[in-house]
Amino acid sequence: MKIPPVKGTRDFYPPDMVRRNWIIDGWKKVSVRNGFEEYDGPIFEYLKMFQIKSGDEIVEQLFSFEDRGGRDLALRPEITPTLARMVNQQINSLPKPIKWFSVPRLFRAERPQKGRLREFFQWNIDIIGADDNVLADAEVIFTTIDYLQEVGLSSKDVKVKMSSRKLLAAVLRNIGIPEDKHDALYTLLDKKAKLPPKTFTEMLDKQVHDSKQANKIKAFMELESVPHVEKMFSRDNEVVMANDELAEVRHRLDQMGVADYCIFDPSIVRGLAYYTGVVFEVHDVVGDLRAICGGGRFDNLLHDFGGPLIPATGMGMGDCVLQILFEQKGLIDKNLPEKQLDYFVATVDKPLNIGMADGVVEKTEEDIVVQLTAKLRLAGYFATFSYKAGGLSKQLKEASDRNAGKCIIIGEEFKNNQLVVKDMATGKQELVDYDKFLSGLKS
RNA sequence: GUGAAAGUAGCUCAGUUGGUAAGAGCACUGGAUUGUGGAUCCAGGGGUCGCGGGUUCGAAUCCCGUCUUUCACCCCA
Repeated sequence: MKIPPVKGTRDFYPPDMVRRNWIIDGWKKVSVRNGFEEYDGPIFEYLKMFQIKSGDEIVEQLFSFEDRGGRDLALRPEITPTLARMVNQQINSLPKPIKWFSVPRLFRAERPQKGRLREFFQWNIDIIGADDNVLADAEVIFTTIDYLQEVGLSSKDVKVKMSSRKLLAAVLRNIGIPEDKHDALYTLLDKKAKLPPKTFTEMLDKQVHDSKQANKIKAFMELESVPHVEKMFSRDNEVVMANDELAEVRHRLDQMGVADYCIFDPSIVRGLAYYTGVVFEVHDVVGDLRAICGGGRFDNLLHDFGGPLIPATGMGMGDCVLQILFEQKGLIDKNLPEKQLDYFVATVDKPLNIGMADGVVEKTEEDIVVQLTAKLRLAGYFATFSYKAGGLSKQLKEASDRNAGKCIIIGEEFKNNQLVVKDMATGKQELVDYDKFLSGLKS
């Protein structure tokens, strides 16, 4: 019986694995050089844990099961709750700020579509308990950009679109929208970029009946820079303060030299209610893909998980959309590390009797090949030989296919204790004394 | 959960109105080449045409169901 792979999962054959590792290694390298330490948690947790942050409707979107002791468990759809739990458990002994990163394998029981699968990897970086919120937000965004730059995505390819939940809330309050309508509005405003302008206007009018108010919201959503906000709402202290904060983050990013990646975009809202300050997403400039990553400030998170009120900010980037973008830009194959075989040990495949004249010791060429390959490996080289029966011609072809640097040929010369060492790039070959070759390996 | 399109070899695909159409290229294996690689030529293996049912003398082809994939919606942590 043939069993197909499960919907929304991926098989990683060796070439796919090379790509996956390239992405993940890049995430890790950039995290470390930006001062983040790696952590991880279990791949399943209590179902309850995922409901705290995201509510009951989330249960439908995740893989859950009951263990034999009747516990309701779920495969993790995100790692932030685990982070909150782990940090809360040791909150008093951890030096602040806590700068941690992780590359968890996550699971969501959604219907797969472009850039969304049921199993994927997501890079997470978080800064918890920093005294300077503005600097922490800037550092999270900088680290994100550092990675994008590292893999060859310039500010012409991708943009970090930033806004602020605090600012948006203050603006809505200033316009006179009652607090209980904010969450529903966030959901709509978050969709602005996706909807045709006419549809957006219609939907906005449905939620905000006063056309003056609706027009003000629309005017705010159209603003292209932070100074414009100040002009429009200069008398509202809350708006001004939230706006200043966003401007300070921009100023820091400017100092860090990555301002050309960043633009103010009031239509960046983020779906969930738990963001409390700066929010951002990275989008490709062409704009036909969903967000490459999303992040922002969530100062209530640890408190919601039974810990103290302590500021936090972070970012999550999945591997699915990223990989599509890399393919569009042709970035992966260009950057993959070349697989390099140091030595391929070949034989002429003739029986070769070596040893004392009286024939007490007898070795075949194959014995020499296996012994020499093992010696090379023990000395730290990437060495191999052929399993196939075939002439030298076949073996050289195999060495060439495997991108070998050098090929060692065991043949008649071995009777004089000599190897043929062939440089595969130049095609030149030389006779080398076996013992000298071996002693040369150790230096 | 809703809607649309698609499924033929490991991959990309062709297959005429339903009538010897089970096919090509790439990949893989072997040979030309018994001591010299990337090329070329030749040959070979590999498919219940996603699966099940129906219509028909006859189905890869038409109908129904189902599974899977892709895309969009819902949602997006």
